Amino acid sequence: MLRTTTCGALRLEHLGEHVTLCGWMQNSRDLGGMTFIDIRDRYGITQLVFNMNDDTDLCNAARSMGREYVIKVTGTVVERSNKNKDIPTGDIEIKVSTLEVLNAAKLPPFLIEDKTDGGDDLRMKYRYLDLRRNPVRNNLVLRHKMAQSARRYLDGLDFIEVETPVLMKSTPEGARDFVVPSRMNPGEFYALPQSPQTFKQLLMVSGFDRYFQIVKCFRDEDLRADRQPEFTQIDCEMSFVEQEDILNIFEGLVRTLFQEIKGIDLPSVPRMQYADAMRLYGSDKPDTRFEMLFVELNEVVKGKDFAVFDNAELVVAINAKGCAHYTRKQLDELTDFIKRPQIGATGLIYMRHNEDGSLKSSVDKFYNEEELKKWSAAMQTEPGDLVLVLAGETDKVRKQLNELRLEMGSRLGLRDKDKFSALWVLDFPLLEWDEESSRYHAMHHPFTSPKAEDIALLDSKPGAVRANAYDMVINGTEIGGGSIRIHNKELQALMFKHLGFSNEEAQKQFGFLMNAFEYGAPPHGGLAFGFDRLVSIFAGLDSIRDVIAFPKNNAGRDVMIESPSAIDQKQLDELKIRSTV
RNA sequence: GGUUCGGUAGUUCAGCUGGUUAGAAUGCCGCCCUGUCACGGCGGAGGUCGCGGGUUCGAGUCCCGUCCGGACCGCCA
Repeated sequence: MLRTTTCGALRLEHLGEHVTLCGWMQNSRDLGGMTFIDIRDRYGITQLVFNMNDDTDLCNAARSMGREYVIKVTGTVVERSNKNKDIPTGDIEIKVSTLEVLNAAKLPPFLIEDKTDGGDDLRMKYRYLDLRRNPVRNNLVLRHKMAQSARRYLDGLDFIEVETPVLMKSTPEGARDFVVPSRMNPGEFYALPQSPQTFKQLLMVSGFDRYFQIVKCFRDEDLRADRQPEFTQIDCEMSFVEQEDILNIFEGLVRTLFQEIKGIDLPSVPRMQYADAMRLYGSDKPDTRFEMLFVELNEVVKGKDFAVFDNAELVVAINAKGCAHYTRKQLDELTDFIKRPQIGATGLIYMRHNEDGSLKSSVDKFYNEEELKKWSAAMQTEPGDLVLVLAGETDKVRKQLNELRLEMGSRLGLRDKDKFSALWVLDFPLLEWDEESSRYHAMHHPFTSPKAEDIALLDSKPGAVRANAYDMVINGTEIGGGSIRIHNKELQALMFKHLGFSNEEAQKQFGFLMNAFEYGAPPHGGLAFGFDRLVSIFAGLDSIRDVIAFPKNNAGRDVMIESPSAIDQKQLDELKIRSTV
């Protein structure tokens, strides 16, 4: 070892010890007769002191070093005359006797400090420098601790971590696959897994009973702050269980993580039907840190000759508590917000419940005080409240009001990053109509089992069939989801039929799974957590990039290593691939 | 595929209705300074205003195109 101790370890109790430290030069303060240098490693910062009177050459050598030089120093631990209460090593310093520059460094393009001056772009290009900074490194430490805690919890419950292939088979359902050409099988391709879904079900057939894996998954879709082309799941599957068992065990996982990592005693996770989530929040991943529930007003407002409401399939509103004082300008801002093309509402109607008890709406022409009292009663307003109303097609207007509710939650400071509210959303629809291909496709995935009592509806009302599927939502982010699977060949074949697969297609794509189910498949189910999102929520961050060591940008590019990149013609030839670009 | 915001010194930004030599902070370099820790003081260097075209007597500023980055919609079982 080049060092005897780290830069974060020394305290007053080590006074007089002869130590050797290695690290990066953080900063220097040259006072003329003496020079102070802060040396940094991942464990902390220690102050070095050099004095002209003691050793002029050594002091000059120290003064000549630049930021981020990698150095090795030997010296004695001494007590500071002026202590620094802000850092753990602030009571001591090292009186240096020898100084060795292990490696000089170019001046970094941004400051390696907690509050850096670097922009996102530059920090991504020099990610290895950004990772030297405490806030970024701490995110990865947090990630490590959460992964270890999850492993301990699952291992303690007899889950077995099994690695599944990264080179697998392309399947038509779901997201676009990343594809890998096979040199040994010209014209054929592997696909990178969107999740280890089929393999974990095969492991259940194999009798593994309780499986988990912290595993990379790949989806070739457009990216967002919370979506990377490669991301990590805590992937789990269990045999001989019912939905209730899975909910309990993985609620336990999340509560254990909160307890061990953040010292937070998360209450038992409430449950909500998908249909209720849509009706009360307009979202299948409601942010339950705050109330502001939807109230449907069709009964209250229709039939008063106001065409916007009379012609609407749904009139729905939220009560923004204490916002009656909003100015015309603020209301216009909200109107502009919901009219943005991304949200697409046509207009916003409001009613103020003034402090003096009077009611004033933007549609007084159609609704007198008497009628507005009915609004007030339905919305349970109090003096000072503001009711915001949207009208339109049910699905669209719910989605729009969801955006408005979240915006109001943010404006009112109700979305505190240090507050955590988890929720199970249950009984998702089995199928979802896809306009593009004019057919139903599986909302979760094609192996999700329908609720037994709904199977009869498969032929008559496919869209109404509910699935044994569940999502866990924390603070309005979907952090995990799963289902009880189909373990019976006939039911699986029926599903494929409803998804528009011919027998041949189903056999070709999923034959391996359907065949396996003929050899004694146990009833099974599972779920997967989005690990990056979970870590980012624990870290209080909006973007998962900050909890990934080497993330990609929103065009899927790694601006540090400059990938993806063109490959040699020779490589293409070997793979029998011709580019059309 | 679409919407939107941004690109000016190493870095983070300001730069108004177009107008003389493009500023600030920080970093960097030099000198001074023996208890600093956001050290301090004095001085200095540092710019293809992303790129291309256009309008104009005149463009960092206005228009068009393009490249790069951020956020979002579509998409993401």
